[in-house]
Amino acid sequence: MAARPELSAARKNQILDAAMVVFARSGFHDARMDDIVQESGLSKGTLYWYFKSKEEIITAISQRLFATDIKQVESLLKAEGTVSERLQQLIRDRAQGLREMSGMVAILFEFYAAALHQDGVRQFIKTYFQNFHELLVALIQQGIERGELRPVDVQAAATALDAVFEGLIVRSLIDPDAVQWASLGEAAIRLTLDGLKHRQ
Amino acid sequence: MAARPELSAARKNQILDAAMVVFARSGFHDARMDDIVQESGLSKGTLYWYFKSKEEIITAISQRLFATDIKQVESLLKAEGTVSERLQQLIRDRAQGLREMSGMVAILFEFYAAALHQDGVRQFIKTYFQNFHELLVALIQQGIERGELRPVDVQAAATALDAVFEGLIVRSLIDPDAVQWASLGEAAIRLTLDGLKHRQ
Amino acid sequence: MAARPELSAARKNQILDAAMVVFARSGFHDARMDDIVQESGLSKGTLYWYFKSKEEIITAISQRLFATDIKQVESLLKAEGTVSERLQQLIRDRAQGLREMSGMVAILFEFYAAALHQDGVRQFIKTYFQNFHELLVALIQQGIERGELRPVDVQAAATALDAVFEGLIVRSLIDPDAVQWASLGEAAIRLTLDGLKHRQ
Amino acid sequence: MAARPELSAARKNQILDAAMVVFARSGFHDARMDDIVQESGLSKGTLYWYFKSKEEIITAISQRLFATDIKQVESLLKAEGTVSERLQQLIRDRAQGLREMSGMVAILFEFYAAALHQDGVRQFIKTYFQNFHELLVALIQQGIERGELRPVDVQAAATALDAVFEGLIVRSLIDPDAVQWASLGEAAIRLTLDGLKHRQ
DNA sequence: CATGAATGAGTATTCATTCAT
DNA sequence: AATGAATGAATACTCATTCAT
Repeated sequence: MAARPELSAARKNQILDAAMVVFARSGFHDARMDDIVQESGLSKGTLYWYFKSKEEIITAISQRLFATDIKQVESLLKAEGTVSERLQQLIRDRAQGLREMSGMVAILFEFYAAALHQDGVRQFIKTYFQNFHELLVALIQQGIERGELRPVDVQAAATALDAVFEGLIVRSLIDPDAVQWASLGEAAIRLTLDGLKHRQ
Repeated sequence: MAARPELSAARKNQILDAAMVVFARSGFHDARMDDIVQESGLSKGTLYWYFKSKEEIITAISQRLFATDIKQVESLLKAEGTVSERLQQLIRDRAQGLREMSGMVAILFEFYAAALHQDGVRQFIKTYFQNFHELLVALIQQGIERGELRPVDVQAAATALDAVFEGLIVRSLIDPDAVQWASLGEAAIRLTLDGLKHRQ
Repeated sequence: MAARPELSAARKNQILDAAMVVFARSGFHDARMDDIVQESGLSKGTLYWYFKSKEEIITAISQRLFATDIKQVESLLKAEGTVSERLQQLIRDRAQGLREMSGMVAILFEFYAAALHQDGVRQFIKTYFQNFHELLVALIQQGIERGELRPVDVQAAATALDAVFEGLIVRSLIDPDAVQWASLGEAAIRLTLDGLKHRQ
Repeated sequence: MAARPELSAARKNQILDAAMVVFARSGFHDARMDDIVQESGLSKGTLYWYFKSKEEIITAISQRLFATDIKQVESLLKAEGTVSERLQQLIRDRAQGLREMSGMVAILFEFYAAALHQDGVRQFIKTYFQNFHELLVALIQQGIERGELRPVDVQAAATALDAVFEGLIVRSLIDPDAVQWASLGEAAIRLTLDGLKHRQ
């Protein structure tokens, strides 16, 4: 299709970058296409040349935002250290990712809400959740095999860890003071991990 | 103010009921006032007689939706049985509440997203979270005092339980198959509770 | 639906009148909805309250424009005079109707063109043609029965008269000088009628 | 101008062929330049290299479509057979031409409508009508001189024949079932011709 | 000659809100 | 209190045309 694929990809990213800034500032429906046009420095025609609707831009951003880094999965499974340590590292990495997304986190709910109406968006989020969940399953499985963790229901344990993390994001967005990631947040997760360890 | 206060309240509820149905179906943005008018069976003028804007309807719904039943708090604290049993009962009740809301759960994200823009909405949700959190704190505290639970960080433990529950809701909305409340969901919560118990 | 049907009908006519003026001036697609709004003296919202699209306005106008006056049919069949005289009178009336439509005639082709894409428009025009054709058939039939006309193929004769008239409109629109209705036009029609008369 | 004139002409025809297909399908207004680009298999730049606007394409098509074959005129005037026979042959040829245009006939109305706004288009159609009319005039004149036809008003007679044919096209486009060219159509024309013959 | 990315003025349509009755 | 007609600012999207390569 595109004569110059790199340029085409660059333009798309240029538009998505601008859109993310605008969406973070105004939310999905208060953001006007003209705002994205202005922020991107391109023309309206160009914007529509690359994306045929506002919805398509939202879907594309959700794809980029929830693209899972599969590499991370494999490396963590083979990394050194106890499973518990690596789980905590994973959580810390993810929290760091959230911090880097900065303003974007604010529109996380917009994506969640959009997912209920736009199948494309739902798929990307769903896949993201599933990948993260599978990583947790594998890690916990490893911990059990190594005798580091109790022989709990692996699926349930992964779901619990999963949920704690997601739930903390929800609460911190609604009530930022309630969750100090560095203290209360990590403590909550550690506590959940503790429950998986052997009692003695 | 109103000549017939009960009628007035009835009309308001009639409107809010209709609005919830429409919002759950279409989301806040795509829902038109005319949709609510039609769903309610009232006229547009009447709708605006009771609520002066769309935003006010959203706020009113969030108030109704997140109104905490304080009674439940006190009764649970004084109820019989182990703390663990009562916590599980609390979770079961809340899950039941969600089930009763059925299709309405879908608008949860809309409210979370709206909370970032509308202070009224945020306040109701925040208070809801805080009340629930405080109840958990009190219960866990009781468990520790009775020697039933380990002397963990009460705030962190409550936050963890809190978060698990909220996280499960998020996941179940995006990927309904991933969380079977009756099995995996409850297992995840039980596991988290287990972590709080004495090891022996 | 409408609380005040007369008012509703009045408003619709007000809009259609304005639309006809604008369409005659600019043609269908050069006419902007704003032009119709301005010409009508109403607001844009009101215009869309009564017609949900530009296309619907076009269809409504075509309905009004091609509404056949059935009364005329019956009266002509029972009127006095020779069939030939009455046919010529019919033609004269119709030509007069065209003159009264004045500017509207210019957009006749727009309707014909629209008919190929909008079924509503096509139906109204088709019905108009059919009604006119049936009247001609009845008149010619009468002429034959009275021995005034030759026993020709009635359908073919009506079609011929029909077509002459329609063809004259086409030519006069493209080349106004070519068809002087009062002279050449009527002469052409008289000639066609002559062909139906008895030779001797 | 062009390095290879034949190629240039070929490209132009390629574009005009594509444009006719698109115009017949969608009408002038709904047809987009991109549609013509796609149908032609060329690029947009190339299309604009040969025609500098959509209007110019429309005008060029009308020129091609309404170009009269002057040869036909002369040959028919010198051909053998009665005038009546030759007239009927002319009509049959023209009807055959229409059949060959098949789906293209639909754009006739678009051109008629366009003629009211674009002088270029009007001229081509007008000339076409005039040429055809003059041929009819000459033929009828010949018929009268040879004593084959009555000494009718030649202009009026030609106009009548002209109009019948044009009118039949109009009706057949709006209501294809109403005009079966092979039967009703030709009958109508024959009837008109009959009217020109001597009574005896 | 050919390409297709880039432009931006132009426009139909929507929908929250108001208000005369 | 109730009705539904009226309002108009706001906005996503289109598409003929241009131009750098």
